[in-house]
Amino acid sequence: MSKVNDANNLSNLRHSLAHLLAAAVVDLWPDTRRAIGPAIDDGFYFDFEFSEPISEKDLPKIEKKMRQILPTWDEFSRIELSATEAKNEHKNNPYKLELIEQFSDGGRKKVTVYQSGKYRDLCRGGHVASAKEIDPQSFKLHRVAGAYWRGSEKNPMLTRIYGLAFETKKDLEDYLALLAEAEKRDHKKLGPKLELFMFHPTAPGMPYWLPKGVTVYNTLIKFWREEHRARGYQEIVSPLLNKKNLFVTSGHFEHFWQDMFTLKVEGEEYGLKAMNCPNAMIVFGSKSRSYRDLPLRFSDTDTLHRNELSGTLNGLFRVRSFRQDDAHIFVTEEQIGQEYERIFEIVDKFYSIFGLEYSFRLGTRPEKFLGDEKTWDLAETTLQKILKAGKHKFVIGEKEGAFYGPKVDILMKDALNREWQMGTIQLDFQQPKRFKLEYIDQKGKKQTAVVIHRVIYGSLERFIAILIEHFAGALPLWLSPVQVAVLPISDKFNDYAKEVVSELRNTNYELRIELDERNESIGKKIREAELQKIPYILVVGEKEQSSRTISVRQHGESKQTQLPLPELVKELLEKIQKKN
RNA sequence: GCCGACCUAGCUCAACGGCAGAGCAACGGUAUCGUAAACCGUAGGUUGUGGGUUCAAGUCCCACGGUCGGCUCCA
Repeated sequence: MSKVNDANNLSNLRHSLAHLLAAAVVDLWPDTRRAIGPAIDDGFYFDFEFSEPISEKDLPKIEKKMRQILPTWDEFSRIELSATEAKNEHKNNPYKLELIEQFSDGGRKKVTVYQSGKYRDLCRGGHVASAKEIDPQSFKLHRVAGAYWRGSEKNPMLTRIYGLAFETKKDLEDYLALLAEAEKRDHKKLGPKLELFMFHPTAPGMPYWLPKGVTVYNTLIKFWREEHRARGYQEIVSPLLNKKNLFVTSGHFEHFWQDMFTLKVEGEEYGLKAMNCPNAMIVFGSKSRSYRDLPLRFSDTDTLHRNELSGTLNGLFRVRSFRQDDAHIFVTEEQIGQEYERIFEIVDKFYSIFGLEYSFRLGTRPEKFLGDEKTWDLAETTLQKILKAGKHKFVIGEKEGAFYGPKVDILMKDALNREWQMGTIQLDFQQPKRFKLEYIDQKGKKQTAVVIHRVIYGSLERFIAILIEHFAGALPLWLSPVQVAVLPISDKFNDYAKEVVSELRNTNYELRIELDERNESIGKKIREAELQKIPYILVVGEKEQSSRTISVRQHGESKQTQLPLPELVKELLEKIQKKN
């Protein structure tokens, strides 16, 4: 059987279970209104409007009812109804009425309902041939959540019940084990444990970076600076507070002001920096620019604050204060394609170093946008052409563009397989017009510049979160906050250990070393160094002191090798150089 | 913000509505040790905050805060 069919089978199974869930819910709470219930990645869900609130405590009861109903079901029979007949069946259900109206094309076409046992529901199909195929132990209800009808916050919030479902009981158990495993990689747990960062209730969503975390943070920025300086980027630093009128000019006032931290000083309204672009525009416009200056690449990593809704905060994935590895590139229209290629090359370099998997998404014109549709269409086709010419695979994210222009997003997955937007490369014809950003062309005429907004990491915060989960906290040597731990076997060898440390420091390279001089057993020191995920553990005692060597143990390996210090130093420096 | 869950010592967790406890970490001491936890002792708490019910609240109820899983939004 082909993979596609397997996937369809699983999806049919999940969709069938969604019907079963609805049947159980209606049986237990007859006046519940049903909305929709599709199959998803790891199971299914169904949205309901309950007359009384339910909670996760009710799930076992519903699950039990599902298992009671299941044996009474066999095939899912398809029945065609006219729109009027279907509407009659769902008189008191505004959600179904809306769907019938839509599916019947305003009453012109018939709709289908599917019946299994005593339960029937409006549905376009996609079920198992017989409910007898369903293993009653292969599914599990696991969560209750609110979800807006048709995904719009203007609509009422329904109650969504999520279920996990697989072909067999074993597949379900394996998946649950996978979730438990993912929990161990969770950066929200590992970060504070490894003393990288922490949060405090006085600053929700705003991380405190601890010394070790700052090392990782700065190492990433250092690498970023080197790579960008070499490619002609020039770094700027700009104010964190600007008067409201800056954001009125940029268009952010209209689209973003309610998400910004704002304050009033001497009767004047200020906004705390939530994005870098307006100030980059100001710097570009601060003197007259020639076509010879383009592409002009300004980079910056100033701290940004966004007053995100409390319910959206999520560890380092979604924070209220963060830094982007930002740059604004001012180009002529002809230079757009070439500059995008240069950016894709950077993306490739950065992401391949970490061995991270990513995908591209082209975000098109959103509902709220600046400028005219013609310019937007031009920008969107330009991006499509560039992506296709560079043979970059991408999906289209309808209406996912920035309000000032379409964008190419880099997406990555966390330990729980949730997708996050990381880097983004945005094409902007609007802000240059609003800021009147011009350059003088070959003929001495004024032309409006085009701006490319781009980040590679995305935000340092989110990127570090992904790294922690990707490496389960054991960061590659070049990024590790502590690269080498030196552990004397007893305090008789502290002096030799200090000698080793000072020789390592003498390598003319900034090795990050920790000496553990505590009066603890060597077993305990090793255990703690392993838990801190330090890549290199050096043990020194009688043997090493007399032979002027060290014993090396690498993180996660119990194997040890005894060798002279210079050999180790060579290995370390090579690895760091290669960013292994 | 909305729906749901959770919050006990620095960490991981216990405690039927009836005297707030253990292990690890910290601190003091003993042991000077060979690759993932030596031993003995000391200290550590307004049970997230504020109300309420009760003879009695960590436990029940309400509000607020924070966190997590979703929805919407977003780097």
